[in-house]
Amino acid sequence: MFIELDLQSETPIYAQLVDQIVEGIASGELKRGDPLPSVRRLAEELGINLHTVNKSYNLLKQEGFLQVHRKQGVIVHPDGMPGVTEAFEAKLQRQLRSLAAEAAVRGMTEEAFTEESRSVYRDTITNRGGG
Amino acid sequence: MFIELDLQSETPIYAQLVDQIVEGIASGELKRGDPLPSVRRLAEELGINLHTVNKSYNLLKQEGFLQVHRKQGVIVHPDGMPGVTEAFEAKLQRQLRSLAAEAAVRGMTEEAFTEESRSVYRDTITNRGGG
DNA sequence: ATATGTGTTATACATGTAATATAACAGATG
DNA sequence: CATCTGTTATATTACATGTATAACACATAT
Repeated sequence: MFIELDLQSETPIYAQLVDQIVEGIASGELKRGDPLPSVRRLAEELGINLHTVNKSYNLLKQEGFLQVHRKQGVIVHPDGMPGVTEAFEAKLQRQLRSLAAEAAVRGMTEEAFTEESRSVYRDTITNRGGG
Repeated sequence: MFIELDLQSETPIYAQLVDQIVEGIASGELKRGDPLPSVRRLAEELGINLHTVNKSYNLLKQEGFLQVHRKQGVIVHPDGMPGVTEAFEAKLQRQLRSLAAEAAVRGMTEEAFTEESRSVYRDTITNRGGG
């Protein structure tokens, strides 16, 4: 897998895992219906506990990004991703507001902030490594 | 004060406080040298504990946003705000990446994401209420 | 001097989250 | 039957959050 954890980070492991799986879908590295490792295998691979992986998988399942097949195990949701919900819009605005405020206070211009957002978006959907 | 806390939120109170003070500076509601309420007064005003306010003030002091005068109490730093440090750049990119990935997966276009960033930035530096 | 108001520090306590460790269960697969 | 799925339950450790109480050093005003 492409996942790299920072065990020193203040960001919880399960949250890092959620982020990187979503980023994997965004970059095209993970496509509809693609299988993910079992909770036990991924946990061992990453050197973390089964329950931590399970927590991440469950969050992603609740959000509609993943699906659990009794047969195929955990897979990327084959019927497409959920759209821009109100909950996501609210979260997006809340976090952007916090970042924009600090950026503005530190002297970052509107253009710089906007272009950084654009740049990061582009990097995100760009395929990484070899798919 | 202009501060409104959401005690039900999963965002820690001290973090909400930090955010809103930074937003107050960004919007121009708080200017260089402006005094802030004492930890005890603000705590009582908001119905929270002294130490929670103190934690927020300390974080803002360490970042260089606030200054503590033995005489004037806590004030907005009079010598200007800190610039775009490497640490802030890293934090900005890390959080933007997470948001951009989820936005992209949910079908939000680069333009939509970029314009939302620009819009939030503008709202942030726009004066609120009556300064 | 006394009282009051600063920020600061120390200690203690309660609560919730994060992460780990074992263990067991139901269903599917070989 | 053994093995591999996700899932659930329980227990434990560690840390973050928030509150509570108290005290300290310094400054101000009466």
